[in-house]
Amino acid sequence: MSNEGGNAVANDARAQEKASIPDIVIGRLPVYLRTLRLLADDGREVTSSQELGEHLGISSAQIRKDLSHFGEFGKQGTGYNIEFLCRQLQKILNVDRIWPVILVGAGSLGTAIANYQEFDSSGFRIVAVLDEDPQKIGKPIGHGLRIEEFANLGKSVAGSGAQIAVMAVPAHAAQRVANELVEAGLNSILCYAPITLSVPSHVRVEYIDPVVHFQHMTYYLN
Amino acid sequence: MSNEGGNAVANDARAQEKASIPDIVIGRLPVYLRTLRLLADDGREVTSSQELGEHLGISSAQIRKDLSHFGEFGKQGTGYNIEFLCRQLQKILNVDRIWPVILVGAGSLGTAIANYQEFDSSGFRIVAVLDEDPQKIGKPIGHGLRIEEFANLGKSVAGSGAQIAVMAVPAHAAQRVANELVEAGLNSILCYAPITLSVPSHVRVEYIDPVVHFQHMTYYLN
DNA sequence: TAAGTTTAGTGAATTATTTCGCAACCGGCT
DNA sequence: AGCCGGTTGCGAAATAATTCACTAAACTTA
Repeated sequence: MSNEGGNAVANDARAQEKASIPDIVIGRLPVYLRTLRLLADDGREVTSSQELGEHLGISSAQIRKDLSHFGEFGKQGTGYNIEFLCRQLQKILNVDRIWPVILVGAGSLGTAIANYQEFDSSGFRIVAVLDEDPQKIGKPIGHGLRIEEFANLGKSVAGSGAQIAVMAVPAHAAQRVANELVEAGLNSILCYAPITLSVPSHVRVEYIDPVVHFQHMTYYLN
Repeated sequence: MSNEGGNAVANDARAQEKASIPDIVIGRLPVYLRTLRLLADDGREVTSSQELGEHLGISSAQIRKDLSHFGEFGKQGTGYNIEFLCRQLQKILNVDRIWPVILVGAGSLGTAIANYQEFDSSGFRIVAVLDEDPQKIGKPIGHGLRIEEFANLGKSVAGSGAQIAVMAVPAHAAQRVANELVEAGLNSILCYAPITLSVPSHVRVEYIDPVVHFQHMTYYLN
């Protein structure tokens, strides 16, 4: 396929500053990738922006426009080679490697996260689980891990090279924990606590709060 | 406080069709509410759009504009009475009541969700936990619940009047489960499975997928 | 009371995002 | 070879969201 090796247009596009590509576009790429992988698992080899759009409930134009920020991945008349586009999206998102992740909080949510199967195949591996409760230290969790004391954070970060943490801690502990994570050199935090964290501007935080989703839904209910 | 009883402007605004208020605005209201409740817990009585914006990392103008879709809740020179604004947001979001929620999936994620403390104080109560695994039926879960067979779905929905479900099931089961939820009359689904569901247009689905957040983050990393 | 400070609400301007519409192109078919 | 249906990539247009900037109002202080 002629475009698999890239071309001048694609390289120009890729050379753009990251900051110039809207964050909202980046946020959709993982969903595209996820959907493409399901199609691939289904044995499909090729798809189109139209088919993808129907799956996702968005317009085909949006998908084409989003992808066009990064290069030319499709073929007129044919569409997109699924495996190829997956690989390209993985490269763009930097998940053509495995990222070590540190999990803080070994309560029932932390345990669920430690057990979650999808991380490995998506570019992430939980390399340490930390908790402040002395009762929990040493207990096995997830796939071959043991709960470590939170005070080990520095060593865990240094040993693994992790940049990413997941926080599954109670709201009242979240800001304190976040401060320590930043202190330890982490720059990306996925926070399950229902609180907006205050962090330096070089640290990126994303939030998961089911209540926010529920309350968004109930607005439309009676 | 003069604006607590509402006024002509506020009523006009409230009379607008829901569809006319941007969904993105609705999506921020739960975060405002969450933040206001933290301030209230802190003993604070009054805040300003500027203070809220600093907490949340957004502009004060955006907060004022968002709120202005629904009425006039503040006082010039003073700001917003926190308790009052909380109540108003709860009314707007329809969480000035308790919504029954059906949880499907009693694996480790389902268990974590069933144990989650924040729902009660936010307007939600898990009223049934369903699973397809016969081994799990009858086991206690969450606060005083027992796992029921998924085939009970119809009865659970009818008995509770639930409109909302949370899906904590494996990806391969998700579409099938979603079909049943829709069939049973539910119209709002919070889906933790990493898949985009296909549902009729009267059903609203929101997604929680940590991988999407991780991959969004890694775009900005090296 | 009067001046100074703070803040909400909002129309207008700006910026961002999505959609439209079409030229160029691909592959299959006759 | 030439035509046809299908599809991308993309500039331009349309729409949506955010920010600006200002008025009016409420509180504070002297």
